[in-house]
Amino acid sequence: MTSTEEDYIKAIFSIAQGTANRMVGTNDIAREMDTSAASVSDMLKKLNSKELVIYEKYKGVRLSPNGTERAMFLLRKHRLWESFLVNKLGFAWDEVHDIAEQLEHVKSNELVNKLDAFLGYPKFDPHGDPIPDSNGTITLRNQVLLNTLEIGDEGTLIGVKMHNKDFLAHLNGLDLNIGTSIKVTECFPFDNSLKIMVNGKSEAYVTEIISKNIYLKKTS
Amino acid sequence: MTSTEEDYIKAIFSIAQGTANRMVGTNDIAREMDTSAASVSDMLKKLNSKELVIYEKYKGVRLSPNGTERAMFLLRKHRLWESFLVNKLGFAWDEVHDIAEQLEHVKSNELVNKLDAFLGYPKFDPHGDPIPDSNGTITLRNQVLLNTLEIGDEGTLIGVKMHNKDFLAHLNGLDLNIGTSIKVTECFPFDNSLKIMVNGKSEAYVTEIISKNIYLKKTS
DNA sequence: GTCTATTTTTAGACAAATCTAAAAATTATT
DNA sequence: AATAATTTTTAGATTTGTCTAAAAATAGAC
Ligand SMILES: [Mn+2]
Ligand SMILES: [Mn+2]
Ligand SMILES: [Mn+2]
Ligand SMILES: [Mn+2]
Repeated sequence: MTSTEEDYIKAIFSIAQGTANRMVGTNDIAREMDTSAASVSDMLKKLNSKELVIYEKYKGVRLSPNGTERAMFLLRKHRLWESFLVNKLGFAWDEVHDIAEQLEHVKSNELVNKLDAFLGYPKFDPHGDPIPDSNGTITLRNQVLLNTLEIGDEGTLIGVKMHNKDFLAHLNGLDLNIGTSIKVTECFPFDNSLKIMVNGKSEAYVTEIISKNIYLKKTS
Repeated sequence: MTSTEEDYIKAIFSIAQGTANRMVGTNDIAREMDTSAASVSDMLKKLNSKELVIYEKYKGVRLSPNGTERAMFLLRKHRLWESFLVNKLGFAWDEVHDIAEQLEHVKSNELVNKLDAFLGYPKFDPHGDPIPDSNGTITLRNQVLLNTLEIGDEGTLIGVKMHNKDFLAHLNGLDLNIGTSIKVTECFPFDNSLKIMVNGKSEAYVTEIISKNIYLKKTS
């Protein structure tokens, strides 16, 4: 598999996560990969012939078992590298995605497993996403979105749903990071914004777009 | 610069090291890169137009100042990654070249500098090759090839000239590694082989091809 | 110096990934 | 059901790096 094919497989997997039947459309992939629908059509034909996807013209595409396995392995690599960049090299969580996007394509199973061991077999990456182990299995957690909490509810920030740089940098500014404790102190139904207590110390206001993209582990 | 262009620049730099006027021939590059002379000709035209090399048809090619700078930066990245693989992940020195060959192409200056800091700003890689610092300057050492020593001379192994996997693995088998102390106890002029004392403990015989590719720092 | 051998370049083709523009199929609207 | 809007595919080019085969230039032998 080329790097490009790998990125397509990842995109299909990622988009499929949000659908019922795992079926993905050409335009969705084009949008996600920032390329033309024509290029996607070409690639889908190729991935189909390699049996990495099940693809029928005009109907849509989904990953084959083989393709899914590859996707999990790529997520494993991507997330292990992100963990390395943050935990060992001192990058911030909003700086690592593009670099991991390159590192994930380095070919060496030995490298992945040694990196995993070096990091102490982490189960979650710096954004709270689960890291598949060497068998491709992932650990699930009970997590709820911040916008589903009610006044008085408390929790610990354990992940984010949106991964874009601006969002993550904005959370930095609000002192909202993995491990931060959050208590909802007020709800404003008008615009669905919240007032929260951060780490029991400072107050902050978060808009709906924010609260819809923060995962918490409820503590009360 | 694409990864391919980068590898050409590295190859030209590497071959030029062994020449008087830094001038490199098309066939030498083709051999080093395991590709055809025709492909090399094409690429030289391209690198010339980008002013990374000075190239005259039929005459040969050499790196421009700009190209040399790029080559040093690539060596820096390659050698830092090799150091990481050996010192942090526990790879053996004969296992890291192909992986570093991929890692060196990851684009991020911040990554290189953070990796450098994480490793403690090493001056030499696992094969004893100097690592250019962030300014591109390298540390030189007094080193001599093992085959230039005479009976009774002693030294510490600080590097290798040949980098191929089989050679390095062979040295592993002889217990010859970076830091190993070596004393020449006998010379056989017939085939220029040597008998040596390794770490003051065990004896070993090394052929000329070996002794011509081991760098020592003389201790007496 | 001429002839030969070697090196190097060009010519022409190919595979991978991309693009734009146009055609075809599907879906939505009336 | 016919028409309009959207999605998706094809057609045809382009870029990058590669190849083989043939031509041109250089270097070596006599
Ligand atoms: Mn990627
Ligand atoms: Mn992540
Ligand atoms: Mn390389
Ligand atoms: Mn090295």
